[in-house]
Amino acid sequence: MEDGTFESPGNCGDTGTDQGFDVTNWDTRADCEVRQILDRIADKWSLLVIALLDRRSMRFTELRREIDGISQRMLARTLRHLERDGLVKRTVHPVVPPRVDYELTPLGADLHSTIKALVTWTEEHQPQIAAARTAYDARVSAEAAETARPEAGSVPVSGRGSGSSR
Amino acid sequence: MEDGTFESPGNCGDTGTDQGFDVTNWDTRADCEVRQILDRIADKWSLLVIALLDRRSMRFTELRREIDGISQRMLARTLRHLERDGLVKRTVHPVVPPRVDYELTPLGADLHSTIKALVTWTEEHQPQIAAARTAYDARVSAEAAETARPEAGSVPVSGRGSGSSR
DNA sequence: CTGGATCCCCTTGGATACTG
DNA sequence: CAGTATCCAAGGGGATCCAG
Repeated sequence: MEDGTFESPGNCGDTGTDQGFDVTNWDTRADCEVRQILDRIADKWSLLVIALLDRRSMRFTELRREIDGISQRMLARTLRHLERDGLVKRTVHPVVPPRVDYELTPLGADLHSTIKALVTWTEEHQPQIAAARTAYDARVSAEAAETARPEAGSVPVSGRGSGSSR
Repeated sequence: MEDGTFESPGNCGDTGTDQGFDVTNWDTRADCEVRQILDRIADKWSLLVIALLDRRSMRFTELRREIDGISQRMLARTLRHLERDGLVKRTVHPVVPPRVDYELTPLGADLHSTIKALVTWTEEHQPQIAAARTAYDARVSAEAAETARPEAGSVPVSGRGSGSSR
């Protein structure tokens, strides 16, 4: 078995001085719990599966065809994980050709709606992020060029980008 | 170079039949964009860094001490990624002992607030998820036991374990 | 049809050592 | 102090074969 029970080492109980902060709360203590869900929704396929199942109940092969690119191994794993977390419900029909239906549980649907807020945010701000990346890459290139040519005593203030440049 | 430019292979342009659906929209087409941010906020440390920087501007070592468990390599990588995405702002002070301050950009703060909704959801529903996991594990154990002992022809209707067991 | 088991590659991420 | 570069272990994830 590759997964099974998983451990969450690190900062789970090392809150140290536990204040009543809001951020301090979930960035250290609750992180171990948040991490589970976060890792799940962020893994390569869970999101897709949840999104598809939110539309309608689907069978294994149906999901496999729809997603196109997922291996049956990962689909099975993903579905089992989601099932274990109570996000999807698995129904087996004892017929001659095995038929298994997967559907989102209320919990799963609820999570999906929550996630959509994040997705929406991402879509709305994606241009800004893309722009930031381009700008960053440009700064890095400029810095590299400047490093390569030690002449022209330009103000060596900064690292990746001169603070005055923006 | 381990990172640098990253590729996003797979379902990015294979929308195939692009309907005007809501879900279909972000589960296939926009996924490639969402994936970037999702992978970023879901990676092991970005969330922690964002949360800490949302409280106040911090220095490298300060973050290193605060997070406790992160390697300087990952902290540097995480910060550079966040900087590249325009989520954090890096300020270098050209003083004798090098001093670098990191702070959240408005974009980063905005993302943080969006993420907190998801975190809140997780915290609120964590008990349900934990319960679902326990129930799942119990079902699997029961199934394993039943497989080992082929007697008692219980109705194999649904789920991984006999549906009548609960 | 629905997966589990196996092999294998590649990425993520930790530990360590070395610059500026 | 603030990183970068290198080495290396663990896990994610694809391909394939096989079983129920």
